[in-house]
Amino acid sequence: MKHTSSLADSRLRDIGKRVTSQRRIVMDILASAEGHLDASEIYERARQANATLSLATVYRTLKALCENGVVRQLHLAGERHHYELDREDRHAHLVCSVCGRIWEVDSTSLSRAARAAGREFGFQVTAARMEVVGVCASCRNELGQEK
Amino acid sequence: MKHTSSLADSRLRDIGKRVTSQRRIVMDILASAEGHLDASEIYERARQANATLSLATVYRTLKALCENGVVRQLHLAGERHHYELDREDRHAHLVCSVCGRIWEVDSTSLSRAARAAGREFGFQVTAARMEVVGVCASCRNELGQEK
DNA sequence: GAGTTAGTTGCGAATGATTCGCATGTGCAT
DNA sequence: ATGCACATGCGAATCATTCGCAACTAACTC
Repeated sequence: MKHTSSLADSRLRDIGKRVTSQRRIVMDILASAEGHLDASEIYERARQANATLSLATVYRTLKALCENGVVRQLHLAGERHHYELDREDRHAHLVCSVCGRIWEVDSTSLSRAARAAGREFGFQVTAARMEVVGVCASCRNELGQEK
Repeated sequence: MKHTSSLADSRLRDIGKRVTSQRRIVMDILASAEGHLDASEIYERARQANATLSLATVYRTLKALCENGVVRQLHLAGERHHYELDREDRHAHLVCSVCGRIWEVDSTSLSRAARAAGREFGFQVTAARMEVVGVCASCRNELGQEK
């Protein structure tokens, strides 16, 4: 069971971290997830690859990756943080306040707005996130039927 | 020391909540703060008006106000939630990743982007927030001097 | 390839924000 | 004025996240 470890390995070396199986596992999980995951989701998946990997290691790995810009920590609605690989594309999150599902949206207008807002305030923008909360189409249908 | 309680009172009655001095205090604090506050900031200010008001009451009040759309809970960077009166204007937050200060920015483009993104996904948008992270002008100056 | 060592891990305990349980207190409808 | 459902205060409980420390191991040196 070989990993796509060359990617993870070089990223780790780039940021001056040792390559460990635990870190590879966490990075592979983030790389193969389409969206963002929270720490316990990452932990559960990681346990499938290594039954003794600890939650603390998940947190420590995420922290190290965040500090080095490899991973981004998201502050969406809810109690827990979410994490995603920093793919350098700026996108927005659409959060349905009924079912809680989250969509990712590429947003060129977000990027533009971010830069404009930053310039106006003498801000050197390094990241931008937009969270749009509302009711998704399917929930609106269900709500409509109830009435 | 009269409060501007008529506003708070009617808001509370509107959402079917009893008017208590504790709730008035919390709402007045939110109304007079220009930006957003976290729970402990609200708690500290509230204690100045009522020394026995409890932190649990602050949280319960904020929760009730959030559930009724009077207050908005923000998920900015950092561990704690922030709260602000829902003034129905859509604005963005500029977060300096060096000093941690936060600015609010009126953003008509944000509003436009949110609506557009929502429409594209059949989303009925109820709230939009944008968080722009970067380095503020004064921190950039200081960093520049160090080099 | 074995030795050394600083960086990592696992575990459980600690922390910090937020919530809950319950006995007591108090708006407000009657 | 009276009753009772809703609110509050307090401390205990919960949940995510972090820390302390002893055991482990990646990676540098010979």
